[in-house]
Amino acid sequence: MTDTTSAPADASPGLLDAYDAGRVEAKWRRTWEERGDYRTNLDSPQRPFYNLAMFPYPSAEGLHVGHMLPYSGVDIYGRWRRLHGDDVFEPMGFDAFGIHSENYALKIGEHPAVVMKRAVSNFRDGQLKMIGAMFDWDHQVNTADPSYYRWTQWLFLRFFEAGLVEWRDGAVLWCPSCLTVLANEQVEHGRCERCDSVVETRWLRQWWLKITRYAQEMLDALDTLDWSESTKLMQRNWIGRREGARISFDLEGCERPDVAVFTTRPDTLFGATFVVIAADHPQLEEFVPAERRGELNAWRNRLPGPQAEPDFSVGIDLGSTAIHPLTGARLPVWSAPYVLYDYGTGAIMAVPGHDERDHAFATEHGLPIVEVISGGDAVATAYAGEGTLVNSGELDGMPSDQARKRIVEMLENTHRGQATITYRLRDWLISRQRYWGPPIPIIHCPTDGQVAVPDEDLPVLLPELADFRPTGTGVSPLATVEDWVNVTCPKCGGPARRETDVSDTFLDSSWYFLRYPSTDFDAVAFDRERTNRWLPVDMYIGGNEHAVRHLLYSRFVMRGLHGMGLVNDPEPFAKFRAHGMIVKDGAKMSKSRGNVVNPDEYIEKYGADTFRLYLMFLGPYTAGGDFRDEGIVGISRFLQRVWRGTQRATVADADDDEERERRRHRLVGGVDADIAELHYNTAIAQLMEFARELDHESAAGRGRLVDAETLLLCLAPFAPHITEELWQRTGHDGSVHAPGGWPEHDPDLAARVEVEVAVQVNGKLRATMTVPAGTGEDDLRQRALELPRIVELLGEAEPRKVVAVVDRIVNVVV
RNA sequence: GCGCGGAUGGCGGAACCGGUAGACGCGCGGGACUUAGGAUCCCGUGGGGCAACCCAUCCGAGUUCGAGUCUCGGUCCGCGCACCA
Repeated sequence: MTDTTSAPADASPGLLDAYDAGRVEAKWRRTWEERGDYRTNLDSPQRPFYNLAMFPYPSAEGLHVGHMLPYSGVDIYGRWRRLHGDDVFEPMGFDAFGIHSENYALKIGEHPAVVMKRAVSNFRDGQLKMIGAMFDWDHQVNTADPSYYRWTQWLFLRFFEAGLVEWRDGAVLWCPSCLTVLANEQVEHGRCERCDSVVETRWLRQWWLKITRYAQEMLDALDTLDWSESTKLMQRNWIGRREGARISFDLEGCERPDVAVFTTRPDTLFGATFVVIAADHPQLEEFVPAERRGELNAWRNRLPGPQAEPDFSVGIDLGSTAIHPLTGARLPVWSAPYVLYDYGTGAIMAVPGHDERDHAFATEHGLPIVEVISGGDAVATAYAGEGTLVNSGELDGMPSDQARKRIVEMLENTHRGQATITYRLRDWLISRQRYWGPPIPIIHCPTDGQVAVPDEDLPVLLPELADFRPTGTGVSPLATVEDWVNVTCPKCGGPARRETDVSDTFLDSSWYFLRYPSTDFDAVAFDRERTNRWLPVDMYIGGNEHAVRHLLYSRFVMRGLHGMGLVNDPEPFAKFRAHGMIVKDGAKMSKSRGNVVNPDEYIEKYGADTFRLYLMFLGPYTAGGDFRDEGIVGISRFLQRVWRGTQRATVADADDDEERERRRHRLVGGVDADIAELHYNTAIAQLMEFARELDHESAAGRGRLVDAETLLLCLAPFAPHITEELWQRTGHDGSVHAPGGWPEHDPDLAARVEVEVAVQVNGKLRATMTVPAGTGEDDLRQRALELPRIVELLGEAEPRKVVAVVDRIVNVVV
């Protein structure tokens, strides 16, 4: 610390040197690295504990304090587990492939490989190593390194072989600015989540991973996971299981004989007044009379892309007729973009009386609106609630929830429909028409179709390309590299062409936790024994912005591998907690907003320990908060107290007294419980109280050595350097971070002997009294009523009731 | 619109199962040491009142001996989803 050269006013003359964070921290970081303290024995751990932080994607902007909060919190948890005797594996790596990295490279006009190399070394050596985390750098990964993406490609091929990959045409979401297709998860309100451009629809043949196959399994397994409830809820909503019915309508006047619709409200079937087919339905032509196909296609070609706000004025009467399965009524068949092709069956029965969208559409186009559930004004506004059936023939008067089942039965008996389940989740589109990613390892052969690149030919190296700009034509810039594209088919040896798309960045990060323990294996993606020993991850901490993408994709990949028998566990992360986000002036930190706070200057000025503690003390770890540095001096004072208090403690352990012992056990138990729940802010508050008392006692020559030792051990996860230095200075040989060193604590010994009990009269606090802990209710009542203050207040009045709660309160009611 | 959270001193935040609201820290006030200090240390600090006491956890009801905590109804803020039938 550069600005605290003067000794404390009450220091024993000339004994203590000032706390110099810079010197202490550099010394211990060097020592730990030289000794290899944090290299994990991956092959023969007694109690393996995989402690994982979401890895960053390197950028030239460097890490800001918004990154340091999660990493500090992860490291505290890991160091705490280590002190409890676990063999903690805490790796770190870099998500260096992807559009974000490529876009930045484009912006500054350098090749992404060059930019990333520089950014990674700055992240790692300039920043991550400075915070004193116990990252095991022997096992780092970099998703853009051939030694990593070779296995990303290998993984793709395993899914390909297992039938979990499809190459198919589809209406895809296209970003006109990023010039690539996007996954469903990357589009928000019809806009690209990265650049905010309005997304367009394109028809392209693309690679999809069949994540929907696991929708139900992933939904069910959520109950077995120890994850933040908010995260689980988001996944549940994203998977979006809906129970309903599939109902078949016969068609007249077109090639197609019938159409199936999906509805969650079969009870409203009698209110269906028309049928709507999705405008992007690939076989839409089959729903119109043959002579109207030209008209239909002309209409379809004029349709806009997906809209943020649905436009119910857009729609076309197809001219064919649907027959109501129960009433035989003849309903018009329409097509409109407000009906989605890739949800349900791509067609709906429109019930304008009980669905707002159908109501809006019916109103726009003058279609009939019928009320079939009483309870609201169906004709005027659409009533979506429950009620009693009306205008529903024999079912009139039946409650809607019963009718739901009854109508499905009726349909099942006549084979016109059945109960069914639909999910909101879509398959994962992984093709990207960009440069900076792993080439999809497929060869297109005119005779053999889509052929996997043989494993022994992996990696399919990303060719070095001077002009890597996206083309916007629906193909990747890789297509221009003729001598790379043209190959011979591995099956027939004839001429063939490579797939030129690269895969989505989220595929890179969907399995990186599998690679960390096995980075020293060149011949396999992940060693079986290592994997089964270390997976699933014991504690995973990251941002909730990845709740439905990274976390869902990773679960899918793991489940796929599990299905192939390649891993033992179907889930990647046994425990997940979302950390809070640090904002600045109410907004997320970003260079464009100009509100980025660089941690480097704080680390340089105050030291990493102070900075870590300060971030953790700002507020609850899982809540985050607004970054202001006004309070950092409080942490600085706290560490100086620790510096003095522990070094001046001289009283031997043999002279320990019972009250101090109780205080110590309370500290250990309290900090232990707080860290377990990630309540770092309150753990630090307890440490501050303890340090202040020790400092005072030490200044008076009564500081206990055992107190100093306990304080250092409990503080060690938070402030690894200063505690290590003080551990040595207070006469210890090994490291304060040695596995299993956490002080034992006995809840009985932590219990208070005397407690202060509040005495209320009619619920108002009027006095307190100190009594032995555990004093019984009757005893409490008697003591309270004898208190002079209470006697005075009661006067002549006779208490109607006296409530007593042991160790807490007495309430006298008059 | 639907679904989740949240609202506590000047500020960040504590408060286990309903039991002394405001731990810890910042800031502020006073003092000590100082040539000086924005360094460090000590004491005080929700508001009002001389005091007894009164008022205080977004607002309004309710349950209870007792409510920041539970119930109902609002207001505001944040997050997720939003044509998903």
